Amino acid sequence: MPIKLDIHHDDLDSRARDVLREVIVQHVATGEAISSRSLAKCGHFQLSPASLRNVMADLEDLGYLQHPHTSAGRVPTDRGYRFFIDHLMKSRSLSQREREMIDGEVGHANEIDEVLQLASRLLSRMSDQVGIVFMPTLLQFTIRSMDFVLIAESKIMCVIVGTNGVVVNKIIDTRQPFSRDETEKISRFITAEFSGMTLDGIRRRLIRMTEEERASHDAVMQKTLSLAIEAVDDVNAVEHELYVEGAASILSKPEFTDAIAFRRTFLALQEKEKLVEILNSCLSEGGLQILVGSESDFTQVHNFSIVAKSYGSHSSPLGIVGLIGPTRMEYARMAPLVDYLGLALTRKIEEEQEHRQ
Amino acid sequence: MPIKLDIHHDDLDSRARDVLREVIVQHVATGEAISSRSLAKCGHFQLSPASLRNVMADLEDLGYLQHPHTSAGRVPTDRGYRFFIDHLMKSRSLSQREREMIDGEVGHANEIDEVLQLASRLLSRMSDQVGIVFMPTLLQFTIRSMDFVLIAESKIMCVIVGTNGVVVNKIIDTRQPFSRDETEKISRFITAEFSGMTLDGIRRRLIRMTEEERASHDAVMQKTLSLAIEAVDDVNAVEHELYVEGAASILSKPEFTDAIAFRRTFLALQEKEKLVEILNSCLSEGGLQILVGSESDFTQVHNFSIVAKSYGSHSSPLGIVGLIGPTRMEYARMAPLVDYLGLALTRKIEEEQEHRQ
DNA sequence: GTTAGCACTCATGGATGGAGAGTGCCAGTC
DNA sequence: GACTGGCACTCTCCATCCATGAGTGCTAAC
Repeated sequence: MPIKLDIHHDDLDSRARDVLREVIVQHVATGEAISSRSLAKCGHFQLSPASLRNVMADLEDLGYLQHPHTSAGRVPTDRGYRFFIDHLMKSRSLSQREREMIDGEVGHANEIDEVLQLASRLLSRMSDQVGIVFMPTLLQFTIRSMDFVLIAESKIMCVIVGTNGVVVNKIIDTRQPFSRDETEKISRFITAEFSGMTLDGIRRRLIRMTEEERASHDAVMQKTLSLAIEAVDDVNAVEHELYVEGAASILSKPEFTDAIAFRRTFLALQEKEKLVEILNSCLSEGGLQILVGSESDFTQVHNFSIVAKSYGSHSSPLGIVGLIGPTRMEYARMAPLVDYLGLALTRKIEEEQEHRQ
Repeated sequence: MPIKLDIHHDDLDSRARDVLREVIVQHVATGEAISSRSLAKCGHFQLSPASLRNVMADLEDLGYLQHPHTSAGRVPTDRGYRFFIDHLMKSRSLSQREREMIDGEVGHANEIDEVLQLASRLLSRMSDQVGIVFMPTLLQFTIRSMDFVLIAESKIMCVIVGTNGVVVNKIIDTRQPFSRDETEKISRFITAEFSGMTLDGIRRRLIRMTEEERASHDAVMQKTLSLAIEAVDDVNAVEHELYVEGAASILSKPEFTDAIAFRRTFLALQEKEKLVEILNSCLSEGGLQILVGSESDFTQVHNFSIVAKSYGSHSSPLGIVGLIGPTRMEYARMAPLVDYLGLALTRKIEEEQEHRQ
């Protein structure tokens, strides 16, 4: 086993790297196992199939390639992909058109939910994979205003605007009647009193105030406080927003034409908890991340990869945008795509923030 | 061919009807083609397989049954199902538990979107088919209030409450700045001026008023009117709400384990326009409707049925609730399920209406 | 270090044939 | 005349077999 030591990374000399790269590129393009012959034919190597077989055998020993069966070519392992992504991949930057497409779509929407939904659809369309956009609970965000709109005598919509531009609304079933005058006064009072605080902080302060008021018999104040508490709790009850778009796209991938494989992955996509868990862990990492195959356990069968990037301010990201597709995907194209979309979302949110000064 | 004439319906004597019913029941239960032997074995008939074969041959001549190939049993045709639904089916009424489940779930939600989404999910879960809930454009509904909430200096959320309890909201990008005082005044003015009218009527009147105001230079009024027009237009731009839930459930139906059949139906479900078209035509019919196979053209391959019912007031229904599944479904169970859910939704909406008096 | 050659393995796809299910029809029975 | 047993016929399904071809691993020679 003729292995040269390489200065930069573990145990692959430059020829082995070239072979690994070519195997992955070809396999991603065709979906087939790659034979020594088809490598020889590609022209990048001045070697006979027999020599390439030796190199491939070494790569297999090192765990970068594998053999479906004796008379088949080689296929990259997760480890092979990992090495490719870390050391061999040349990201293909986005075309002007693709950039404009993203900027246009993201700039277009108004409400944050709408932006996120559009983003996930766009991502799915542009990548032909499953697009996901995730935004966890709002607990940590500071608010700018909190308004109450009378829907019916004892039904009120609460509209909360975050300093980051997020707008959420929730309808509350108050058991006591309110008038329009009251809701207007409450809106002004609450907004004046609590803007700039986090929902969590507001909640704590509201509870303290309620206790203090208990002695006094200011009915209006008690009504106000209980309404506000209910609103904050209701909003917090929404743990996260999760948009998963383009599940149908995995139908066209040859690895999932088999009905049961397809069924399994489809159900995994419905199983949001697992997804949320994975995305949450991505969130704490930050930056662009690629999880290959078994590195995430999205399904029992580890033939999926996730490309994800956080958006929102770098120090405290707002959420995650990313895509899920078969391990055999074009990472060199997917990575910049997800990266740019993350940036676009971040920019959009910063703009919103400025708008509200 | 011994066919007795029957007083009630076309050309089926009571024995032929019994056979047709039993074929459908067995076929729905098993998914297999039904042989004369398995009919004889079921015990409802005091006949030999040979005699049943004669009856089945007659039913085939009349187009109620068909033969996949010579040595297979018989399978109902769309026409067979149609006859079954119209004349032979004994609807199995819902259990107490099922009713409570529906009432509980529907009663639980607050906002109309939430109710509709919950309903479609529930329907999908209870039927193990694809649940759909559809609500067309709001143009024709009368409104009760219209409020404007300041989101940012030049961003306003408009909250419209219909007399039927529907609440919609939309964020508007006004190009001019507004203050909180202004939005409160505008809310009061618009609500006072327009409550009880349809969105369509409001729009017309707003335009008339704008023209009248053009001469005068009442800047406040002009601002108010242009904001209101924008709001109405934005809300109307949303043509309909459509909830399709449980697409994965068709995965478990044996007729769609085949990957391409599945792919086709899945894409058809994504193709919302066709669905909207079908549902809109259901809406104009009203009441409980069952479309068998080729009676709707949901996919090119006509092996789907739709069970649908309108909800909302009988004279002017609000939308459609229904399910889509393989033609081979338990109509006797699906029909009452959809029917009851339609009633529950109607009741829910009427309650809301009363609430707002 | 490289390569040609060769034996070996294994998946794939078409052909074959038997088993089983079900029908259609005929002739016989009540 | 309605019903039924019997039988020939058809067609699917499944397992088996075999030829084919792709690709490898190894060895020996360059």
